[in-house]
Amino acid sequence: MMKYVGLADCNNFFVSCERIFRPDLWNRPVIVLSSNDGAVVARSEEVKKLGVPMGVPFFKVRDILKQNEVAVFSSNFDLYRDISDRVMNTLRAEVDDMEQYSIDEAFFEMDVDKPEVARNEMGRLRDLLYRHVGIPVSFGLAPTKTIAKYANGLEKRGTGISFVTKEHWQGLKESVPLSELWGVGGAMSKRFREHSLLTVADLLAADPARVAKIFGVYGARLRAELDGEISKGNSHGTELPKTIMSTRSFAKTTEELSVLEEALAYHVSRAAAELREKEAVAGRLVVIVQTSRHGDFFLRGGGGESILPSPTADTTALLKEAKRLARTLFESGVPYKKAGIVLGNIRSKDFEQPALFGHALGDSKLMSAMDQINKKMGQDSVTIGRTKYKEGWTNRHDHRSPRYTTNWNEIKSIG
DNA sequence: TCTGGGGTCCTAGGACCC
DNA sequence: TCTGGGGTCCTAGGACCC
Repeated sequence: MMKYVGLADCNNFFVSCERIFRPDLWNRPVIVLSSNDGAVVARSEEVKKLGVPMGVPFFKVRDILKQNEVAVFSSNFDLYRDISDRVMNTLRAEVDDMEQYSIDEAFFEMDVDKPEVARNEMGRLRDLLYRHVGIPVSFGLAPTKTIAKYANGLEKRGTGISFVTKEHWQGLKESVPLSELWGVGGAMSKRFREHSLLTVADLLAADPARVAKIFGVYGARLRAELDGEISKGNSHGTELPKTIMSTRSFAKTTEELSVLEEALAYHVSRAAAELREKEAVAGRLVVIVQTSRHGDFFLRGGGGESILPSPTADTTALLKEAKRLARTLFESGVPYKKAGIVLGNIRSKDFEQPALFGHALGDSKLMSAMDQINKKMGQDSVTIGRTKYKEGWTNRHDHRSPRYTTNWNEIKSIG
C-alpha cells in the first residue's frame, strides 16, 4: 500500500458552468470574460483550437470571435462559486483529506495497492461529478502535488484520468522541462536556464544544499517535491484566510469622492459578510484607490492602511474607517478607475475579547439579520451605505448570464 | 475601444536597538 | 582604503497561481 496525492481539476471551469444551463452550447465555441469584460479568462476546446490565447484583451479578438460565432459571457461569479461548492462538497464526501486549492481544483489523498483499482476509482469519481453537478473533471494521481499537477495535464483532452506512479516518474524525468511545472514561472525558469538546469532530471542531479543556496526556499521545495518527497504540506483547508480582498474597476472613471465612497461601501459589505460567515474578525483595513494605467494620472492614487483599535466584522464600523481613509487619499481632479479594500490580521472571533470602548465584534442582531436576508433573497437585497451613485462605479458586464442558482429573480424557467 | 480580481509565500532592506 | 556587528521587527514588492 502506498500513499499518493490526487488532483481533481474542473475542465474549462467557467465555460462548463455556463454550459450546464445552456445545452445548446455543448458543441459550440464559448468564452468567458474577466470582470469589466476586459480579457478572456476561460475558453472551450473549440476556442483554444482557434488560437485565441488565455488572458488576451477582449477587443483584440472580437473579430475572430464574431467570425466563428463564439458565444461570449461576462463573468458570473455568483454562479461559479455556487457550482464550485457543489463540486467540492460532492468530492469531499468521497475522498480522504481533501484540500480545496482554488475555485476549480482540489487535492486529496489515496492509498494505492493496485494501480488498476486506483484508476477505476478516479473514473468513478469523474462520472459521479458529471452526473451530479454536470461539470467535466479530470484527475491526476502521483507521489506529490507538483507531480500530480503535471499528471493532470497529460490527460486533459483524453480520458481525464492519469496515474503517474513512482516508477513511471523515474522514466519521465529526463523529458519533463522544468519550465512546464507548477510554481515555475518566467523568472525561475530563466534562472534555472542560467545554471544549465533544463529538465527535472537536471535538477534532481544537483546537490540539494546548493540548490537551496542558489534558488532559495522555492527551489529546495520544488526539488524535494520532484524527488517524491511531499513538501507542499496539506493545509486541510480549515484555517482562516490571511487576507480577504474586494476590489473592482469601474466602467468609466470618476472624480467624485461620493462615488468612491459608495464603491467602498459595496466592497466593505462583501468582505465583512465573508468575515462573519467564517466567524472571524479583521484587525487591519487597507483602502485602495487607483487611476487608469493609461494616461497622465497613472502614478496617482494609492493605498491607506488602518490598524483597527479593536478587530471587528461589523460593516458599519469598517465602513466608517474606510471612508476616513478614502478622504485622506482622495485628490480632486484625479480620474479614478478602481477602488477596493483588503482586510488583514484575520482571526477567529472566539479568540477576541471585545474592547471596552472599541467596535462591536459584528455579531450584532442587525448584522446577522442582514446576512440571513441576503443569503435567502440573493446578495445585496439589503445593503448599507449606498443607493444613489451605482451607475458611477459598477463595472461592465454586458454579456452576463442569469444567476440561475443564487438569485430568485433569475432562476431558470422551462416552457 | 485599452489588459480581472483574489490569493499565498518569500525576500530584501530600512528602522531601531544594544 | 576601511568608520561595528548582530539581532528583531516590519513593510514593500516580487513571483507565482487560478
